[in-house]
Amino acid sequence: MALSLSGDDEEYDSESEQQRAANRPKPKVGTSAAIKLPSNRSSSGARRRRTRCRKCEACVRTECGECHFCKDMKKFGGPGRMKQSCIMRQCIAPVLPHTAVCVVCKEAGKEDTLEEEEEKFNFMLMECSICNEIVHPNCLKVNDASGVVNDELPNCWECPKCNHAGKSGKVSINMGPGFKYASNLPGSLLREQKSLKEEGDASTAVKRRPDREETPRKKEKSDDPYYSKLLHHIKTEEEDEDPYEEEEDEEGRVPHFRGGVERRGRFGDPEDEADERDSRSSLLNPSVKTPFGDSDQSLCSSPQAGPSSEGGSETQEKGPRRKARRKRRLPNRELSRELSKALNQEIQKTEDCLANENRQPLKVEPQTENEEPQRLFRNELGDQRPHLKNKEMNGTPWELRHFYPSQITPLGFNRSTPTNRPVPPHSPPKCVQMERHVIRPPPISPPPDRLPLKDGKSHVIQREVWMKIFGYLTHQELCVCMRVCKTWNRWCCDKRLWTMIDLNRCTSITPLMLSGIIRRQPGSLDLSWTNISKKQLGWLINRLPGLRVLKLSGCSWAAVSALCTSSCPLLRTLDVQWVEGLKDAQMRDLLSPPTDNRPGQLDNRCKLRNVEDLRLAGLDITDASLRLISRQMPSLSMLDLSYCNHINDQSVNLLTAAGTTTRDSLTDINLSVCNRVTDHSLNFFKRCGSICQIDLRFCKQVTRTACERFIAEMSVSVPFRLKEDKLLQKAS
DNA sequence: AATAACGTAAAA
DNA sequence: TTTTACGTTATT
Repeated sequence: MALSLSGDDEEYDSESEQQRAANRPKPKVGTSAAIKLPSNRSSSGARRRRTRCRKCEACVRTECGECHFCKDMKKFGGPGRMKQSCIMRQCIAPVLPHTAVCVVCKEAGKEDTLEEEEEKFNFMLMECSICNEIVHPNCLKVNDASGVVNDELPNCWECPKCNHAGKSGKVSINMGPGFKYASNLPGSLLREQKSLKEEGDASTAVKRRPDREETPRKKEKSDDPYYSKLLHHIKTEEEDEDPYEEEEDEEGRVPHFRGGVERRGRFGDPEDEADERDSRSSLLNPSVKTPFGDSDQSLCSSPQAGPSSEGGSETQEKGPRRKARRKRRLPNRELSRELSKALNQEIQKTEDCLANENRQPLKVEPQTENEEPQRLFRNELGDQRPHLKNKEMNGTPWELRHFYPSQITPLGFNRSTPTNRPVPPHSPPKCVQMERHVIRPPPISPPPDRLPLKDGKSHVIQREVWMKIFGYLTHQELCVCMRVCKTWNRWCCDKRLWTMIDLNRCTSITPLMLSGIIRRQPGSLDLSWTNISKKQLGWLINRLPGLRVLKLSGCSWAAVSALCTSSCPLLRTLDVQWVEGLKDAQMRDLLSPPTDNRPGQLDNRCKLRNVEDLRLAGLDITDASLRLISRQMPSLSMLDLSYCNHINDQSVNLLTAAGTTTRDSLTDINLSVCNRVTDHSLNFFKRCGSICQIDLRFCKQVTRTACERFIAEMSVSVPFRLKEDKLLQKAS
């Protein structure tokens, strides 16, 4: 009775597999794993498997049904052999299981029983990323509990023992706690990382020597004596208000956010521009923002959810860790820093180059001696002159070279525990190794409520008050603030401050920028006229579940096609004007439902079905696309077809035909410079129930007389006026 | 090196 | 108990 008849086996479609499942005398080499001690773990216990937090944006998402792992699942018609979670649902902050207990007292986490934030830390379970022991810090009886808390993973630290012993996380190069071995991911990312390895090595190696002279102090820091001095410094001075804190690095390097084109108003009152109304509405009305019921999350500063509060897993609540010295001691920091520095120098060059062209560079003083000056922030408003496109400034596809360096993957640091502290300047492989495993966006624990001061007290002003102040700053200024101290760094990353990120015309989208974007979780993202690659875009979209506005004008179809495979159901505004190579066939790919839906797949609808504002200016699309649009986008309200030379009266007819949803949903249509559109189109618009604006400016075949006639005829029911020549607007 | 498969921990 | 999916090992 047999094992072989067990329900599971019938699912295996190949006989040989059934066979093996039945007899299972084990394949060959040592078998599975989790419970077993890997042979290389000499001194420590088995690591506790982590489990999803159930709260983060990823956890609350539903399976996409489209990814590699979903397709494997039985529920989606697959064989179920891979047993991996949906790519869209990779937990951001995996927690210790409920059953985890303190190795000393054998009890679970007890932080819930405490009021005092400071005390909570001592009673929560902490897992050491080196020895894997799980303890209550309070049970350690070590006076100077100098564990090093890892902010990026709940309940994770380097315990005082390991920390003091100076242990390097050598056992866990591949296995930081809670991190899934991403090697199961089908390829692309890993492949990019490979190129990073190759190219990155070269570039860092090349750059390093000059750097040594230019920034000797920085170099020092990677040497052991300095490092331990720094460590000591941090430990004795309490807390993290050290501008030198390594955490800042990442942000010091994300000045590319042009951000402040406009000055933003304070919270809840952003003076956004008209086309940013989506971000505004989501800010004002967070409950609308996502279908996940995450209103508190969207208000919460951290882009990702905090850790679970269930069981012993509560960690990152309200910075109770002040007592425990915290400092990220992350492996390969120096390396990453080097890499990123090299990277940024390249970028700098590129941008300086461009600066001479048409923009005013705004240099910002370096905040620390090891930082290069911040790069320019560009303040020009985004016009859309294609000639500014500068896709390959230095002839190198950055996105391929550096797709995934360490900075983009802070989790990578955790995934592999801190390794040999003084990283030899010429051993980047470890860095690369780590990166292989990173697949999640960086989790950000809730930031402290007040600014800790050196005397151990807190600044009187609460975070929320600071936030109001930050609300008046431009993105550029925020980037500067982020370099002040760790706490400000956190605060300034609050997604309320970054509802709209504008990288329009940024010539090179670097991994650092991607990482910065993810951390800020913008509702609106402008990547127009950038050289973003398909993989970058896909990666980004998958990690921006709350994205409502996406601007990709002037990008290549190669990049934009990432939208075909990524699902962004919340997207309200899509701008793909002037996208090279975007024609009817591509439009079809963009709008059609996922091609290989399995039986049982629920979502058969258009991936962009919720788009309300679609900008297609300058595309060579014809009626075929419009037919699709009128069928697939029931909420379409604003449609920009300006400069579309193939659009004609028949196209308008299609959009406004009986039975289409666009007929009633359209409020605003732009047909300016569509030379095939004639007076006749105006008749079609009469049947649109909600139409408020029709832009026919510069349409050679549209006459003013016809516009006036339209107004006269409509005046019976809806008063219209001519705002400009051939620009019809509903008189309100 | 990349990907598939697997055993079984953890949760439901 | 069943389901999910982590973290490893096996295979390509």
